[in-house]
Amino acid sequence: MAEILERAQANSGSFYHFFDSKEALLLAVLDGYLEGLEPVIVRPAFARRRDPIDRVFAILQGYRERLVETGCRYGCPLGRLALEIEAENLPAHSRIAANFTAWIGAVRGCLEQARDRLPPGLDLDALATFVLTTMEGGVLQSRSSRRIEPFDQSVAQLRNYFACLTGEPSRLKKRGKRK
Amino acid sequence: MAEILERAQANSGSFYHFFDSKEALLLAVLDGYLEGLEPVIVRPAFARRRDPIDRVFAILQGYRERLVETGCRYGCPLGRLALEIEAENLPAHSRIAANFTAWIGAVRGCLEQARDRLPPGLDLDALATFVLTTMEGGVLQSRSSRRIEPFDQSVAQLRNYFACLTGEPSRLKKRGKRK
DNA sequence: GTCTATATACGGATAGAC
DNA sequence: GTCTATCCGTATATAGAC
Repeated sequence: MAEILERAQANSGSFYHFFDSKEALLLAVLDGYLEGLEPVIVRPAFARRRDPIDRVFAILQGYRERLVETGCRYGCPLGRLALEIEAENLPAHSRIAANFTAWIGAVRGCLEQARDRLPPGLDLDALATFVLTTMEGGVLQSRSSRRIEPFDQSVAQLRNYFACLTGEPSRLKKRGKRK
Repeated sequence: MAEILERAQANSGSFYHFFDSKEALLLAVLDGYLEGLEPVIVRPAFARRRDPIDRVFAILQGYRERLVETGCRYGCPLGRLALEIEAENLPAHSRIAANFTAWIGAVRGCLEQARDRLPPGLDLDALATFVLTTMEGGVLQSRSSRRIEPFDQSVAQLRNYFACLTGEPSRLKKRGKRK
């Protein structure tokens, strides 16, 4: 709170004119993240690549850049809150879950576009969820070790999985070369 | 702190006889987790399965049980701390990273035993890291949504990846059937 | 709508007797 | 080693003038 008021150059009296409580601000922030998903996360990534599977990895690349820019101090705010907020706080958790659902939905859209290159029975929801899992788990590990390797290794394995699924000649080298 | 003192039936004076600060306790706890890794996480899982790859998934199964037991309120304490503790707290983060390294080492040991079933050039460290990524990312999502599905879907995709790697007939059904 | 001032409570930590 | 008592800073929130 102190930092927010400082950055806003406002006093606590002003803050409580607009928000009922600190809790209420948190919920508003979580709603804001949902609005920001498309313009901040998805659109810039999609602008870089046209191929739907490449777009999935372009989203992950965005998080990689956040890690690199911050010397691996970055932690996805939604991931942080998912683990930090007490489990009993349902309003917050349901908004976090809504953000994840939307994120997964964007990835799932890509996978549907690439459906003909993927095995017919594959569960696209599960695969899209797995992409988010890879991002969150990779960021978490890179943050704790201050090294980009855990994130890169995780994404490389996911990439290799996609290669297996699409029947590409999979890249099984010790160090997967960048395209 | 209040909860710790309450549970220990001790007073703050007693606490500060044994620990210099709340910080010092955190570091001791993180060292304790490292000691607990083998007896609490690894050994029970290995006792269930003999096949090295099955053992990897038995470890993940252990986390699944924690989720189910708590109605998906569980959050891996190390994962929570990795994202919650300020990045500047290096003593804490280096201990968290040490825990992750040891966890990955246990999985890596299994992968080495299964080396002949895996593609020759495969980076076993990267794959072991990816297993941890899957666990952490899956737990994180299941906690936020209070549903086991994100965890199960992630593990199912990882299982499918292993099937691809070992050349098993991969299970690409919408709902991967339980063994 | 924003300001100053302040209530209230809690957190981490300490003092010193026993 | 443990107890009671307490300090001190900070955090969230409120009151009421302007």
